Amino acid sequence: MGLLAKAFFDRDPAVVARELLGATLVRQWRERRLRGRIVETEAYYGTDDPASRAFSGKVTALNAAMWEAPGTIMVYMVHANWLFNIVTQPRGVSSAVLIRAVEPLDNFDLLLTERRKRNPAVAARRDLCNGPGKFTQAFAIGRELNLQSLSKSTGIWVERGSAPQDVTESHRVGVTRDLRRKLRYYVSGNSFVSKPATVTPKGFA
DNA sequence: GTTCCGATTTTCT
DNA sequence: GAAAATCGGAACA
Repeated sequence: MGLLAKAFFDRDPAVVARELLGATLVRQWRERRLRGRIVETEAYYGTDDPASRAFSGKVTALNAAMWEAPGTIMVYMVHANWLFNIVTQPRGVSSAVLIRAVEPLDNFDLLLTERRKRNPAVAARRDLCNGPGKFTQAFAIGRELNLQSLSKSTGIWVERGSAPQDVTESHRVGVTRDLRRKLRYYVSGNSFVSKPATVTPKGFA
């Protein structure tokens, strides 16, 4: 119920990123159903966005998903971490939304177990999914989901949730060259966000 | 083959 | 806060 359909993602990535806040990400995995409230996202455009994997305009095995149909999953590795993105806009247009953090809603024991495979020191609930790589660890998301689409059959999808009271915009985190426009969105005051403070970019395009 | 890099995480001071 | 650790893919030779 309340499953976000293809049409939801067939829009500008900034709009999708903003409206994804408060939605519930659901992962069906080994007889368990993991849920997280999306609290932090970033929008990425295509060839005109220097922070985008599609910036070169060249299609490679790594970025091909970005031109796929809206609702397609794009997973790729940065600094030894898998990052989870949802493709936006029509097929043929490259853009996507990165899920940067979710607030765990249940199955905390399982999320903790998955996180501890990489970092045995993790203990606090707020450290389970407060970063794009931490979230994929906890939710057992890997490359096998790349080029799949959001749906119950692939074991990962998004359901409508409760819209946040207030949203903060900031520059995207960690990118070498950002756009002037602020394309990171997070739920104001939420303690499961990766970096509550405003982050200044290394450089502008 | 080798080198270099990054939309990060972790650990150390 | 700063620095090290991490690894798959691209680019070069």
